Amino acid sequence: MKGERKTPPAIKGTQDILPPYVKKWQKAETEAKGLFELYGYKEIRTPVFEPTELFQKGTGPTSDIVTKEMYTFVDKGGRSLTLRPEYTPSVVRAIIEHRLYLQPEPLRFYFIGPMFRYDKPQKGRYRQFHQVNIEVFNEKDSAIDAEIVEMADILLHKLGVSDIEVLVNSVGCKKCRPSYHQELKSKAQAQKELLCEDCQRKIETNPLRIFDCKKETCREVSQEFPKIIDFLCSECKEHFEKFCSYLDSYQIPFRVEPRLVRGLDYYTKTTFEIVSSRLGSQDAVLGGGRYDDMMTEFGGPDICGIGFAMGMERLLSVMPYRAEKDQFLYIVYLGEEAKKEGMELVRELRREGVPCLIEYKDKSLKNQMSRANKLEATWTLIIGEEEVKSGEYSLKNMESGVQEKVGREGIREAVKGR
RNA sequence: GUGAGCGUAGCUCAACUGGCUAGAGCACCGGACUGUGGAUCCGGAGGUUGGGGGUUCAAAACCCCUCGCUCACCCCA
Repeated sequence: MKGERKTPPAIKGTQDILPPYVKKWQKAETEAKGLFELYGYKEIRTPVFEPTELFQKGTGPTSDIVTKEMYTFVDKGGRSLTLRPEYTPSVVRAIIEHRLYLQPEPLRFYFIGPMFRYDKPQKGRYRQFHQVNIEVFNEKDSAIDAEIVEMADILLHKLGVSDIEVLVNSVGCKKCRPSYHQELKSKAQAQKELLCEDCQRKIETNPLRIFDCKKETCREVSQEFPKIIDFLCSECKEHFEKFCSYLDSYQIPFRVEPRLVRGLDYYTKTTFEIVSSRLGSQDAVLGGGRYDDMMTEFGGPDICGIGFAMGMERLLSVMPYRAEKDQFLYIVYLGEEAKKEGMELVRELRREGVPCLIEYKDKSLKNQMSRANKLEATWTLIIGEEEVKSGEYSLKNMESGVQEKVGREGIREAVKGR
């Protein structure tokens, strides 16, 4: 690799998205945007970097993201800034900053953009990755929880993603979680010897995460542990039951997964994931939940929130896609006079919205035709001396090989008739 | 951050147990064919074998270091 010595390569965990593949991104983005707009969501765009403090507070000072995965740097003014590792705190900040909560509720936003986490890359996990996010603020009713899951489900089906499963859970709230934690801790403590080293540590730091362990023995032991579902306060319990019943009425298959403990500490009540068996170890295409307390923790009004994030790279890796060929006209010519006529014509056609290209190398006609073929032109328009004189061009359909003489009007008809 | 596997031409891969000038297919460029693409034939270009060091008469191969990729752990989209 001669170039690699001179040119610094793309940095670890980032990637170039090259032209043929960009089409697939565009398809997914367009479908997502279209669907979100249909559900009343408005696009919002926030800066890629924010004060470090925003994520420390919003994402949680003890979370892995904040403690070891942030791209944090000091700018020339001495401020500590961080490339956003997730997007929810930014929206919450924007809502408070612009008093968006004074607008008619509920507020629905969507957003598409890059996120940054200093993680070790592997399948479905990159240092710069892209998320499609949606958030709804100021809607307590669990019907919105169901609507969001339904929208996500529809989106994935529209994009042809199969082999997916909807997982849901409730992680309770400030009122009911502490007592559950207590109970879980003491039960785990009692069986401590049976758990792996990691899980023994988790008993103190974050007992919920024991459910996540992939070791067979830990899974067996944790089966017997109390489930948060059984400890929900009446409000959370009702919320969750209604949520499930709404999903039923939407006829969306789902599985209650008590082990579903999302890694971000701010979640309350509903959490959910949509996983695909066709992904690797990182199998969540999309994940989210409710965060009823974040706004007040930022000093804003008491407004609840709920949303999900979908990983674009993960989505695209399980999304089927067949690129369609671009249709365009390729103009070839013989001689300077014909070239000028071609240049004029190509300009005219482009102004009318006809995609076309003109060859600039004055080589043999054969050579130019060969180029048109390699570029996969739909039609080739030949301008030679004869054509200049008569004003009738030779239009060749490159697939069928059929060639006909056409005037300027004839070009438009042929090209638009497709 | 921890662990494992892998780095040979743009791509897919060869090169025995350490032994000739590191090869082939596809792709690319040109010619056969200067007013007609795709097929065929002929030719050309393209490599410090990821990088550095070591062992050896001799290294793509063996050893050490390093970088990168891949997968898994942790965690997450």
